[in-house]
Amino acid sequence: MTSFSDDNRRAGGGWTDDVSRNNRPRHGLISSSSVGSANRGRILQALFDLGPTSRADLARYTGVNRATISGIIQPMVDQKVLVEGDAIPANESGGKPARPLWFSEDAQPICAVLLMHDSVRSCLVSLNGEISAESEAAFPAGTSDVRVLMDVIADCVGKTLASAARPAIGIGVAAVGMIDTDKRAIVAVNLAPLLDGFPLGVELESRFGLPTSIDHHPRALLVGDRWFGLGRGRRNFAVVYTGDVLGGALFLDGHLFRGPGGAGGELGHTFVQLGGRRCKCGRIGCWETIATLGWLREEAGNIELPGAETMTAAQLGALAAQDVAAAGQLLDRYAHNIAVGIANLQQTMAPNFIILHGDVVGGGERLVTAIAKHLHELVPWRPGGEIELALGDHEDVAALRGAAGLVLSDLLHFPL
Amino acid sequence: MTSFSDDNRRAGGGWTDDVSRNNRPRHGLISSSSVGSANRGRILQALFDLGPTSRADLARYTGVNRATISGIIQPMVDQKVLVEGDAIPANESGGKPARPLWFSEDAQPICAVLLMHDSVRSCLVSLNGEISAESEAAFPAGTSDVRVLMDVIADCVGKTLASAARPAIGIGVAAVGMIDTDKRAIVAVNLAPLLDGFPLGVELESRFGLPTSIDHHPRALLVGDRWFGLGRGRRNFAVVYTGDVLGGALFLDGHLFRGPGGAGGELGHTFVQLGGRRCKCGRIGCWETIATLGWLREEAGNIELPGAETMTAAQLGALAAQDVAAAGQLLDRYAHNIAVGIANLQQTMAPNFIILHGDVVGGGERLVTAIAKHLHELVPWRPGGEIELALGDHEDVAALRGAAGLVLSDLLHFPL
DNA sequence: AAAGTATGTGTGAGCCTCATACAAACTAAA
DNA sequence: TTTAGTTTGTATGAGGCTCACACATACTTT
Repeated sequence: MTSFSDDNRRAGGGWTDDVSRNNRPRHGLISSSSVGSANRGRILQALFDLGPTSRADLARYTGVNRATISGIIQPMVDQKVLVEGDAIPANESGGKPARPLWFSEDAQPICAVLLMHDSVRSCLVSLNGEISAESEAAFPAGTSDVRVLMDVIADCVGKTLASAARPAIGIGVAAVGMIDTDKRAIVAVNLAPLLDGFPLGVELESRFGLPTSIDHHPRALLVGDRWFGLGRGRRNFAVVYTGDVLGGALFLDGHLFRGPGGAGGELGHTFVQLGGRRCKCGRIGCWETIATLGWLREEAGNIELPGAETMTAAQLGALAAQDVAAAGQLLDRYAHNIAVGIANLQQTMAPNFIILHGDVVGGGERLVTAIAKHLHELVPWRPGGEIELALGDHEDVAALRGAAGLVLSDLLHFPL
Repeated sequence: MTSFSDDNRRAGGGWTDDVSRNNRPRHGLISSSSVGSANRGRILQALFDLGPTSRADLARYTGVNRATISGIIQPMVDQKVLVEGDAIPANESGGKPARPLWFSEDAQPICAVLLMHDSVRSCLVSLNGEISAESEAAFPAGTSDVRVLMDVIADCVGKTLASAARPAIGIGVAAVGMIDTDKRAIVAVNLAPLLDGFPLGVELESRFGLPTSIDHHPRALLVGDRWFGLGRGRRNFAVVYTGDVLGGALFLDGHLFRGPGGAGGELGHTFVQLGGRRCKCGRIGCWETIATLGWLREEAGNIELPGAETMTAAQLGALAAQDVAAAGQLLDRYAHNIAVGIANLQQTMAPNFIILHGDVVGGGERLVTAIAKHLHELVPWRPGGEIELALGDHEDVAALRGAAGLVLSDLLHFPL
């Protein structure tokens, strides 16, 4: 029943496979010394969530003594990671003005990498979420050697890193396909089988000597939204990505949910329509069959809309805005199909806040409103269970910030 | 964006509504003093998960120094919470024999309460999961005063507590309906609207002077399985309860998942069949419409099975065992319908291990096997993603142990 | 009988947070 | 202008916890 088996020790040892990436056993206790780094991480996360904040406010927010905050913050100020901003005058009740703390302009940036099946992009992301030193490269066609691809990636990353004024904190990779976050390897990429099983994270780490984090695209989007976007400061929310495929990720009770083997959040292949269409995965009635571009284009063709075979939510929205009745109806059906899966997600996990990414973003407020309307009809009301929808950032920015967020999460996410 | 609003403090204070039940702010840091009680809790949970275990093994399992374990354990032995068992002789490699630790027979029991819409049951649960001092009472019909019901409940609990050799650690309540675990109140009970909004937890706590925990039935089942049943020691699993209604609960990454407002795990009303049957909740195609006794009995009637209107999985299984072909087919369809929802759950959260409770248990191994077969067809294969199904304990035992588990969870579940 | 191995218990060091006191900076009222 | 009140941020000693190390104990093997 327990997850370890006998070895040379007496009553069952061999917990070696039961440790997380930081080489400490799960079930581990809290060591006095680890309290320090954990609290450092928590304070930095609080600061991130709140924006520029004084020591006193941080102390209140985190529920600790002001002196403790000072003790933790001061070394970071000395190391020029944080800087004190201009004093904020006291309000009418008087008192010494507060000095807000924020990340220094000179703080080290993060190197973000977006790995697609046929190309790679990289850039620097500042702790304010600003993007610079972008670089991009396409994979050569017809290669049969992974090392060629790896060289292309390393070249791209190298260019970006060379532009950094200060050495980067680490490298974060958002990748298409299936990712093993623990081994930091690619499990499988449908359109680029050459990369299957390639330990990209380890490879980058050894080439550049920087801590490297890697996760798949939807989860990176979520992490980006948590650190730099609309999910900032939240304890629960979800990300849904639609496009050619449908993916999702979950932030639950203040933690990124990965699930065993990183299998959590595979929303595209949940059933919503037994006896429905056949999915690319071979099964029938997956959500992905009714809420992705494939469905939209097929339906647009059926009603003979112009440009059906390259239809997007943006174009459909434009047609609908021109009072093409059929377009408006299709947009509403698309919205309904998307809402169905979100409703299931809400019933299961109650994230209460869902950030939409991908094609949907092109549909703008009209599409979101339509989805929200259907969603409110589909989800039974619960006390305190108001549901909000929002649109994410522009696609590439979100993904790159997400890759950067992976580094922050690994760095600060309480090593308990 | 952040969850607190301005008050008299300077840059936004008012985190008072943003604290969990133990009156510490979320986002809180770890205080040196809380490390002690947190580690105490973790060690006890490890001991629970492992069964009788020596100090040295606990030290290895939790990854800390043996001296630390001794320091934590010794006071508990002195207080007679734990006892040393007989020495386990060393194996061939020699060494001093280990003295396994376990909870003392004299350790305080937990008072478990199962609240149904028309009656209440209570009992004592030992730390070994043994049940004793059972008591039961029905609510009088036609009452319009909640206090009458409360008196019946208090009477029942009082009888159980009076039979305890040592004072109970606390009271755990598993209740039907919707529960607010933070306020420890009943939100709504369909069949007993008199109880709506009643702060049962607070009331019991003040009447008996014991810490009281309360949660709804499926989550209690899960907690019971985590402490005393098949979920023991696991970091991820789910519970699915089927009967007249369909409910579920989730244990994710080592934590019970409640979701905002306790709304997580409402699996019965996820959509699996757009355009399907109308559900009691008013919507169409809920999982509950095809995987509960209502569906089973209707279908059994359609094919004119004997005893259709009171059909259960147990009876259907018996008929199928007698080679009634139609019964075997219906059983398989029932299994398929149950598997569909589990497949969605697996896709979303990847618990990888699902414990079935309720009517399904009566269907025995044949039904589980059928469900498992469909499940493996419905869930795409993933590396390391083997899925297991299991049957829970007999219904009442599971619920009462679950109620007891709630107390343990609240007591030991790291106050971080 | 000696060497090897494993368990469990002292002891001092190191780290961390906490309570308390205090200086600094500002408001508001006398 | 003076005085009291309020808030920020720092210094200091106390207390709690884990850790590494040493040591006594108990058992196996050679």
